[in-house]
Amino acid sequence: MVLKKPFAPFLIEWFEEHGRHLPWRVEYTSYRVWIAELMLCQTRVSRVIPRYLEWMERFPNLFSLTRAPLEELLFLWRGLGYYARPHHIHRTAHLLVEKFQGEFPQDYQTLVTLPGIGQYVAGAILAIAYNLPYPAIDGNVKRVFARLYDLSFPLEKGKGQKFLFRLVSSRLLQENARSFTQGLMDLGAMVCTPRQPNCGQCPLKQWCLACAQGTQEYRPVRISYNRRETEITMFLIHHQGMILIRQRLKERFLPNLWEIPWQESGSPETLYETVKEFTGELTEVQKIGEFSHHYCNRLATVHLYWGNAKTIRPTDSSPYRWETIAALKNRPFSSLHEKALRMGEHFFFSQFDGGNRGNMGGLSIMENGEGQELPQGESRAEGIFLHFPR
DNA sequence: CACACGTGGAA
DNA sequence: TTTCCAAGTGT
Repeated sequence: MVLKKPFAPFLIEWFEEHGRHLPWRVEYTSYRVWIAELMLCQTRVSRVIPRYLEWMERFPNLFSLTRAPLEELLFLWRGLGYYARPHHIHRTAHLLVEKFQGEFPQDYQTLVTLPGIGQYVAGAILAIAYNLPYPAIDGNVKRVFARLYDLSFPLEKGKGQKFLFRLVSSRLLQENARSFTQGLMDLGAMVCTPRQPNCGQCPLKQWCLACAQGTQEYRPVRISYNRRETEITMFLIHHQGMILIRQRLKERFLPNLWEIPWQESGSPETLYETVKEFTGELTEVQKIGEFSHHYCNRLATVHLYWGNAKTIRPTDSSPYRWETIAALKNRPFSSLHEKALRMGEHFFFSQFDGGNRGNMGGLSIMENGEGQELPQGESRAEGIFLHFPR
């Protein structure tokens, strides 16, 4: 059997010439690598880039994070999904400052004890930030190795995972783990892509068993996944330019994010039962729209209702708030709820000018709402159209 | 170990 | 349209 020379030097050379220029590759500090890796968990590079730049502007270092309230991290995280991540960042930031002299430990075992840092991120921090020879196995690395060695078993489960970890470890050099690791990722992202890999351009072609066998498209072996469908009912309850919102607890799903009242597969009536202590009778209850939203492995059909509250009750010492529509923009919502809010906002403003909000800037146009024209043929004796915040 | 956790873009 | 998925982690 012919032993091939190590491919690592060729990968590194390829990376240093063809690798992507990314914001987190400008300077390799542990802080910058850490934030990038957390943002990149299950999230595309193209989506992360602008959010990463924003983040670095607002939180340039560890100490800026520990001074900020969690809610501000959540706000910068809007729409990115997997909202446990900003929680983990916040907790880890405090742990680092309080117990680790404000710097990351440079050993794997300690790193993985920190919130949000698992096997992959720990490896990435060691390899990319500190240039130490540890494997960082993400989806790209998995795919590249599955093809290089034509691995015909799944790499997600424990056994395959362990095998892959040893395999990657055995191919690491002591030198330049940073370029080796990022080279694997860029190769996976740019050449050894999930579909139609560009093997003609691959610097590792002569090492690749799958390419030799023609099995690239079947590597790595994929695990099937199925999607459930679900119905969601949401309620936008309005009173004088304000909407009833509430903050979620620190739970598994959308922890600490704000939302409008909603529930799975309920009616507006049952939903109203849960919030009636904060609002009196509703008028003009109507369905104002429907949209679909997929999250995790679920496809949700969302039914959005609107109701005008004749009177409201205090929300003291509860997670509920009455908030002006303009001020909603300052709170962190998930995309699921942002969609509903956009639809509700559109409905609300379309009552005045057919949907063209122009440059009203929130509610300013309504300071003198009594003079507004009302749509023809509708009874608007009470409800939103005759009462506005001053 | 299996499953939950978000989202929006690509084919 | 539907399916798949993208620099995984926590429980």
